[in-house]
Amino acid sequence: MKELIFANLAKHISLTPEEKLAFASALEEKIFPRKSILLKEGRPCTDIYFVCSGTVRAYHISNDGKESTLMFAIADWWITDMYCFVNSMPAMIYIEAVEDSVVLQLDKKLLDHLYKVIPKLERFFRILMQNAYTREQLRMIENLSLTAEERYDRFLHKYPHIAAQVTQKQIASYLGITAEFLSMIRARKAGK
Amino acid sequence: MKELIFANLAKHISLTPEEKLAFASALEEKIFPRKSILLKEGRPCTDIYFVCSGTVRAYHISNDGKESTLMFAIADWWITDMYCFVNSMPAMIYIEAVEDSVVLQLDKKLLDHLYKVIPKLERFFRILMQNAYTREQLRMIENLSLTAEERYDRFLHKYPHIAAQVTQKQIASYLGITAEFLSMIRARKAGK
DNA sequence: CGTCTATTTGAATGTACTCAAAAGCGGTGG
DNA sequence: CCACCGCTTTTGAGTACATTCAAATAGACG
Repeated sequence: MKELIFANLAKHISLTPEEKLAFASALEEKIFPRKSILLKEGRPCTDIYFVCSGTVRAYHISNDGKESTLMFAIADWWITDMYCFVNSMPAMIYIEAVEDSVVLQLDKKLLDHLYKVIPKLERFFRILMQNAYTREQLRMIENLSLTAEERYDRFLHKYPHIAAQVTQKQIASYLGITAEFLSMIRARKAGK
Repeated sequence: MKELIFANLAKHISLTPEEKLAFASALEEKIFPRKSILLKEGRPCTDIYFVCSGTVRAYHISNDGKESTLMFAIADWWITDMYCFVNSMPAMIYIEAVEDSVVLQLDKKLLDHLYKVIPKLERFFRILMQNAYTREQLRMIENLSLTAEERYDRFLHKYPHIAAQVTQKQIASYLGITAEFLSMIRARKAGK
């Protein structure tokens, strides 16, 4: 089950067998059934999650009850409430399993320790954060400059495997529109 | 002039005098007068910029000519087209000086070399990327869940020094609204 | 002083939302 | 296996938020 995460690490750094052992010992494997909650708003955000299988969704609920999906994660993706994780704060968002999912959970204190014993991990997470940042930046450009329909098209094109696993309502909340409006967009496209 | 950047580095790592020397030798100080361009769309994005003084703005121009401001940077901030910088690609965005600005420019090849001779820099940029990522994530939540007026209020509250230096048109393009609509929001608020 | 751009104002328009109701779909228990 | 329940998706009417276009005013710069 841990081959996937080592392959993920190997994309940017190479670890010795001892380092792999040290890293693996910090991981906790967990199974989350469909619709179960990995992280609840208000709870301490102590862990970062690596998805081995399944689909996971991070979302925020605003004062007026509106859901906004921040990201989806499928196999080989990392996910957490990064802001609250790095600042050891209570979570501002929810993370839920969209379908039955297996994740490897890594505690912040253990990670901070791992940074010391395996300095190469700084490089790994530097690149991981870099990618996360640039992904968000591209998404921001799209949100600022494209219409809802164009954003939907790009989402389908960029994340076909995610689109296949999540509901339209969840896609709508990722795009920043209502489920009703997404439905209208789809009807319009189908008519063409 | 380089005290500011060393103070910036010192927020997360401590460098020996030799390391400081090595780092400093990779920096190139440049003065950009108001309205001059640091980086042009289509040009290779070879450098990351640390702002010593002044105000700098990164923006994207979409197919239909609409400007979207991605970020502002004032003294003590880092800025570049991160996606194109890390992938050594032609820039997708423009970076311009909003007012006369002094920056320290750091070339990607030199930075990649510095990572090798000063591994601590991995940690520094890991934290820098982490902060950039979480900032974008918070902005995304706000863009998805708040009205234009609420976003404007938060912008003024969060970045008063930036708001004082840039035009309303530029703020509008950061918020994802037109200058006309921002003007209307301001008129409405003034009336209260 | 004149020019250029930013800002304001207003009217008409469009994009996306709200509310409501019906239809579809999946899961669960009898 | 079927019937029911709850949630998602669709559809439509009315509405609100934000844009476009145009024109007037105000500011900034050379």
